[in-house]
Amino acid sequence: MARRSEHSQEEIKTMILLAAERILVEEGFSALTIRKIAIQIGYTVGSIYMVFENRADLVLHINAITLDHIAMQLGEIKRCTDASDMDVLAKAYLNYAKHNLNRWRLVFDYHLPEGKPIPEWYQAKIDAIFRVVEVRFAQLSRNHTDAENKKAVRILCAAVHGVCVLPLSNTFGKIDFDAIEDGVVLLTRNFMRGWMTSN
Amino acid sequence: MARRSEHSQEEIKTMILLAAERILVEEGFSALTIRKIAIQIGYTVGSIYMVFENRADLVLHINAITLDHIAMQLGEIKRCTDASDMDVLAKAYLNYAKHNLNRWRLVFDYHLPEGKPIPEWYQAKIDAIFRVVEVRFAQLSRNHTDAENKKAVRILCAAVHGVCVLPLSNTFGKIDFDAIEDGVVLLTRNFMRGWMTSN
DNA sequence: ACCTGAACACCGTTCAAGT
DNA sequence: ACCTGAACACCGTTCAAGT
Repeated sequence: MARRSEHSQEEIKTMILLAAERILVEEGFSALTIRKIAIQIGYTVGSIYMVFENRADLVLHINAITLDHIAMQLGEIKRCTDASDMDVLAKAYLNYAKHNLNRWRLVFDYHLPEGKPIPEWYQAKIDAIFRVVEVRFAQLSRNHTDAENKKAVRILCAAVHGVCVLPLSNTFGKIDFDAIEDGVVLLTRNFMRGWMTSN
Repeated sequence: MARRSEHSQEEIKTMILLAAERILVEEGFSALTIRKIAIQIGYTVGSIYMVFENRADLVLHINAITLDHIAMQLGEIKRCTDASDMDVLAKAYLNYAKHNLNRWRLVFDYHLPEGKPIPEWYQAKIDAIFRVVEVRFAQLSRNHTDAENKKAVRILCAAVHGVCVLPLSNTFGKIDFDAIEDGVVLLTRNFMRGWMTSN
């Protein structure tokens, strides 16, 4: 044993992430242990610490993939020309959450160890999501400054996220996604109507 | 040892909750272990399972107290007569979060074990918070049905919660609560303006 | 240099045994 | 009946030792 060199470090990293995602999706975050991942990729626990700093670092990389997926899904939505464009984006966000529940939750549930700042490359992925929305929001909101629009987008996104996430955090059993979708639309419609008539 | 009977079951329950709250507030949720609580109250681990089913049950009771506090804080706010009444409530909610960060987070971060439904008495505490908002929202929104208002309140609350919670989940270091307060007000103002001009 | 696997310092939870 | 504390089945993480 030792010095197997069957896979490069980069290959092992990919194998770990793939195994981790499978466990997360199928068995939930509480089942996502270092030992389980190690067994699944045919290595021992120590080898995971060769390519990831620790569990928090691994989770960060899983979440990074999730953020990329969300940005992509939103980017693929085709535009409308009226205020309902924001509904469509919000519904797409909810749709991602619905079909990738464990992955989506982990992005917000897992807090980094205190004191560790978010890496720049990770923050960039978060910003990329906001930017998709910003571009389309700016088309609809022409009597506001860029700074105002940017601020409004952050708040609208956070608000939509809240409507998606709050019903999940305390309700168990079946989740009524149709009701949440109605909520998301009600929120975006009223916010946009309020926003358009301001100034 | 054994059969000390120095405290009643009810007293032990209270001691556990007080110790748990102290640890949660001062050291964070990750420090909240059964062993640490046991040492703090001068009993052994087993005794905690005399009065709580398990750790999840204990957390549920801590969160119940938090929900009561939130409902109380919102209930004490004096009313305005115009749409800014919703700003005031939202700011009070954020203010609670700001001064009770670990406690507030635990309510939403900790998910019950799969399959366990929320107890009725706990759901009642959640509903009590919504009801405070509903009563005041109904005063402002007279050209909508009760059902419509109730729905709008749930969504507005979830949205406000989202604006409070999203900046915390991925930013580390100092949290800019003033910026969040601006966001909360921007949200409620625009939502209310949109809502008042609908129908 | 790569990888192992035993060891360390923890967890939550249970339950036979003591008073 | 109340309470103990050892035991069980786990964790994440480290690191001397092997090839």
